[in-house]
Amino acid sequence: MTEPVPGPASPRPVRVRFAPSPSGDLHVGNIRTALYDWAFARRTGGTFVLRIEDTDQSRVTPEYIASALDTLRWLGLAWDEGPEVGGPYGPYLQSGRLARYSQWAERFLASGHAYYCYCTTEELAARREAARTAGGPSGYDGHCRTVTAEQAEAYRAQGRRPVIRLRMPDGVTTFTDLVRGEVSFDHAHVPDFVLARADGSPLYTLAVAVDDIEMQITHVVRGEDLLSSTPRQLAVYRAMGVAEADFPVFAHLPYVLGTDGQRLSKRNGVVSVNWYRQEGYLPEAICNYLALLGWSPGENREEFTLAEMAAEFDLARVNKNAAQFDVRKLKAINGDKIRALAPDAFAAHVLPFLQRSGLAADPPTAAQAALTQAACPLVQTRVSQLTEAADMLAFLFVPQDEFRVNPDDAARVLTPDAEPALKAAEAALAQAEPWDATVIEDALKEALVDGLALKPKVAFAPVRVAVTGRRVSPPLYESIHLLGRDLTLARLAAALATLG
RNA sequence: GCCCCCAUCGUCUAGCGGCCUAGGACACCGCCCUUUCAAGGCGGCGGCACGGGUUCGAAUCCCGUUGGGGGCACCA
Repeated sequence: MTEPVPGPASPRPVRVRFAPSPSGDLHVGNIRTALYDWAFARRTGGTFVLRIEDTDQSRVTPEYIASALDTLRWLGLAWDEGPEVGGPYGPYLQSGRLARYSQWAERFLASGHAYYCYCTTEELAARREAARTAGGPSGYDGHCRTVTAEQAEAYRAQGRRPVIRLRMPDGVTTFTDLVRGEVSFDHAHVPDFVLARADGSPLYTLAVAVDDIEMQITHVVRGEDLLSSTPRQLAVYRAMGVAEADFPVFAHLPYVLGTDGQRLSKRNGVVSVNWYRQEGYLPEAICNYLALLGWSPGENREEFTLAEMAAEFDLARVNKNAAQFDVRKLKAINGDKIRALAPDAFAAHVLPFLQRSGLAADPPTAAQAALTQAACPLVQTRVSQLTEAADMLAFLFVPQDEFRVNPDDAARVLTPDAEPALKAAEAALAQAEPWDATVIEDALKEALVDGLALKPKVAFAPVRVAVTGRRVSPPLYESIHLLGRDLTLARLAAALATLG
């Protein structure tokens, strides 16, 4: 066990938050951030806070929030404070904290840190366009910074509803990002941004800053997309009167990109972690793979558990450059994690997939449970997704009248040439005693390899296709053993019948 | 347009001035094992974006170029 490292710029106990805005399934980029937040909290002996940013209630629904919590729990990223578990700084849904944001906005107005802006969207767009063509910064131009009481009155008389903007002071914001090092932004490029909409509802820039301070967050570890909004947050902290020493430290994580090098999008189904869950990926594989997208423990080590990551994670080792998500490597790691599972655990993971395919009842019958236990070890080294295991074992679970041989494999292997082999197998298996894999092996080898003088490769192919329905299957003798004599003979007979 | 960030095999990465003839993993190819497919073992292919510096010495430090990404919202 490694000694915890204290937060570099903060002697306070570490408090890290993951603050998603779930407007859909959590995607792999969100999860990578959550994973790093979690690991950093664990490594430092700190507190992992989950906060839901749902100020935009039209996009963030209760269903999505519930789904996000479920996904995080499934992955093993338990939070110390947040929805459902509570904590001393709640509520942990921003929708429950609205009054705080408007209170702060009012105070900023009173102190002069903020002002009402009466510009319309059209006016803003026109001036922005003009500024851009003039070659300068195109953010808000400070038009309403100095409106007089009379002008304000006139605007209101026109029916204009003002937004509240923060008065960004002149100067430069410089901060030390734990991933990127020192970063500077000239305020000429940080416009007076909107804190609250015309209807009074808060914007992200206000809510996130208020919450991070009020929840005593010491480390903000989040996506790189928020890097350039950091000066705004710092400006809000200052307006709140927070001492610099009490500011959170920032760490901006590089992007997770799609295979095309483009940014991952929530609208893309394959980026949804729930999709990978349904496709038979293990949570430990997803976490391990995602961890590698921007971090590694060093020494060429690539496979580790969540517990190991919790003990070794270090923000200083996080890469600055974006990484592409490659499902092939995820799948390879998933295969490794599957093989690392104890046989019982593997069977328990496969069962739901058999049930989903209608191959086993829920709960399974005693026979199905026993068959699952016995059959899963046959495929554990042959699959890299749980869905593949269910597919590969289907022939053992499907009723005889629903059993179908794969047409392509049948065309290639179940030709008239196969008749002698199938007949010999039928005869041999009818008498094999006792019914176990070794006896079956001996019987088949004797009948086909010795008796018919066939090469094992050509001898067993038709038997395999007839019995399992495919040219690719679990080991043949064990498969036949588990299928049972009656069903095996029925399938051989059925295959013989199709030969014509 | 302006500002910010980034840059090692196809992809993820190790590397933090000499240990680099740049290492590992995934993918791909070949061989071995083998009743199929896997797994496993062995081997192969393949990279420091480019140009200047600094230095006895640069993948590592500096500058520029190019390329990629992000921001400049009454989104987060």
